[in-house]
Amino acid sequence: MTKQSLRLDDFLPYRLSFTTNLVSETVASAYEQAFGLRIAEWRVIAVVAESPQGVTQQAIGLKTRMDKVTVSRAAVSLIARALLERRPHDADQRSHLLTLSAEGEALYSAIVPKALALERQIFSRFSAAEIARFDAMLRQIDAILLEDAAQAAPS
Amino acid sequence: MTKQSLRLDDFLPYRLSFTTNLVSETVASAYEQAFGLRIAEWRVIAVVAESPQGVTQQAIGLKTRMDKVTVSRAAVSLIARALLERRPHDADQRSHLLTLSAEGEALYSAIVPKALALERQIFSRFSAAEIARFDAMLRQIDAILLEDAAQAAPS
DNA sequence: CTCCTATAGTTTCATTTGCAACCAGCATAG
DNA sequence: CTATGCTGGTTGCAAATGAAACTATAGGAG
Repeated sequence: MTKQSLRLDDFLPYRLSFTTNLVSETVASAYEQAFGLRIAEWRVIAVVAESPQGVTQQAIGLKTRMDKVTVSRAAVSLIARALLERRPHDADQRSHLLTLSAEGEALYSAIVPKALALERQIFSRFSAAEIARFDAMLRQIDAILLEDAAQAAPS
Repeated sequence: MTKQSLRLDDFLPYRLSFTTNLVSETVASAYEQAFGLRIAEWRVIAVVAESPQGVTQQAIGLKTRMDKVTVSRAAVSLIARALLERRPHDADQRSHLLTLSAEGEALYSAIVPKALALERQIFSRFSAAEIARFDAMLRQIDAILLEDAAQAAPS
């Protein structure tokens, strides 16, 4: 049997993690500096902004795969800063619907162009087609892993 | 001015982070279960394995961008498990050279095929060419971000 | 030599994270 | 209606993380 070799550098899960850490550091520090937001907070804002009629925390957690504790804490902090509002959820008193306040909307509008600019900068060397291909691969990897997980725990 | 929109789902830094988390969870739990290793420990082993003549912790940190505290703790734990050995570094008494012990080598040989199998599984749907392209893009992103960082702090 | 500054690695401590227990409110079975 | 188990969200706690202080050695400059 031939000795198998593995350069950490060429090991894709490592490469992925390495690059993502770099990207995340960049993005996190940009949001932090410019808007005083952590990544989790920014994500909550983004998801809420996409659902003007309101979302529950549970839905946010499901969509982003963030821990419900993380979502809860982000929500608390955003509500304290009056960026987010909680409306009662008629159908279920345990839960609330989160919506952006006027300030929240304003902040969101201010972030979006910066976020898009940052994205463009990071991916500046690639064509739209390359980016689309990259994105598609990420989604397929998700699909593979989520399928496997579903099979592993067939509920 | 047209209202800019941003679906979190289509925001690449988010996609990247999402997928990487999924991959990292999978990989981390595989290593943990099969070998009782954390990611940082596995990385240290992998880097040391690539340098049979020994590496310093500093070099490991530089290469993997792991915090020196993380590297230190991983090293301590691996030495305690007799997977790693420290040899004096003749040129510099502050520092040591880390090498794999016989057990460390054995463990490494056991991990490599599993790691490669896991990698193949995660990327099963892609051709070699697609994977190469993906890897190349990750490296280019690194290059962009590391250049920017270097410019920002021209030391 | 003897300072002085810089670096390798460890330790300390404060912060962040996430699991698990918990506290409602819901929903179904009897 | 009421017992029983389930789910949304919060709280408590224990583990992981990383910045900053610290220790020991290096490597000049005078």
